[in-house]
Amino acid sequence: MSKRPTDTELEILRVLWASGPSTVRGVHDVLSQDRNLGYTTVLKMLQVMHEKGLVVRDTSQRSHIYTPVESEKTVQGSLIADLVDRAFSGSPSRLVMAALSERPADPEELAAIRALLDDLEES
Amino acid sequence: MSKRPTDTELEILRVLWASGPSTVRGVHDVLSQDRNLGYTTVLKMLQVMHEKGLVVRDTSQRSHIYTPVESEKTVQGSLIADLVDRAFSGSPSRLVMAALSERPADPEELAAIRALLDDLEES
DNA sequence: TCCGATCAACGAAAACTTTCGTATGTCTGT
DNA sequence: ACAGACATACGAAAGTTTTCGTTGATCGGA
Repeated sequence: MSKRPTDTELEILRVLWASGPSTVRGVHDVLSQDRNLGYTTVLKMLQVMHEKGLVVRDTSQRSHIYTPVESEKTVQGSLIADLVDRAFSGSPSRLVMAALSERPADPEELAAIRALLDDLEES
Repeated sequence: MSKRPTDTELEILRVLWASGPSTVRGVHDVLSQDRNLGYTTVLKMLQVMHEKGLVVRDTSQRSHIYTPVESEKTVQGSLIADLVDRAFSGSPSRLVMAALSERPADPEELAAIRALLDDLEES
């Protein structure tokens, strides 16, 4: 099935999720704020991602418009599932506990997590 | 600094964590149960991992013995930190919530998570 | 002591990822 | 209509990861 996106692919997907469907230039503008990256590099990446089926594109205009195929939540879910498989023996709760120990979350976040736990226990 | 281990490197680390310090043959035996992998492939991987500083080795015997440099917990922590950065805008709690929603944990696990939350809130 | 099994080392091929230069076509304003 | 700006496509180089064949050394048993 679908492999997980590579590092740069994920970077680009994040721009698309945040900005909505975008042209190569749009993605490049955002990415260039943080790091040096040629325009054609982004173009090539998006072409590759299109071949892989990670994005679809509208070519009716001269500047093509790229849209992610999967939602952010979906990809986050598969990245987690992938990491759980590769590093946590398939146990999501072990990952959760490791993540909680890793960096202290502020009280507000902890409350949100508790609320989610309550939800999960009801069903 | 240190990049995250690649997929195969992580697979090998997991064997070392589970079995303790091992020879190439030991690692290969475990890995071959699940997938096809030549002996010299594992050897080469361990040599590369040694160059990268992921493992140390004892060469006093003919069969060298490899030991991970970092503990499983440490690597799990950096993998999580890495994923949080790359896919969750640096917010661990978002990853936690996504992980909890991903697969239903059984009640026992949920209780363990609650206990951990209690601990975190005390300090 | 000789043979087969086992080992580490090395090099290189294949696959994948990331990067960008160049070619070429199209649009816009003067 | 022309020039400059801007777009896609293509190919290829460089880096990384994964895989394994071959070579030569060493060990252990017949």
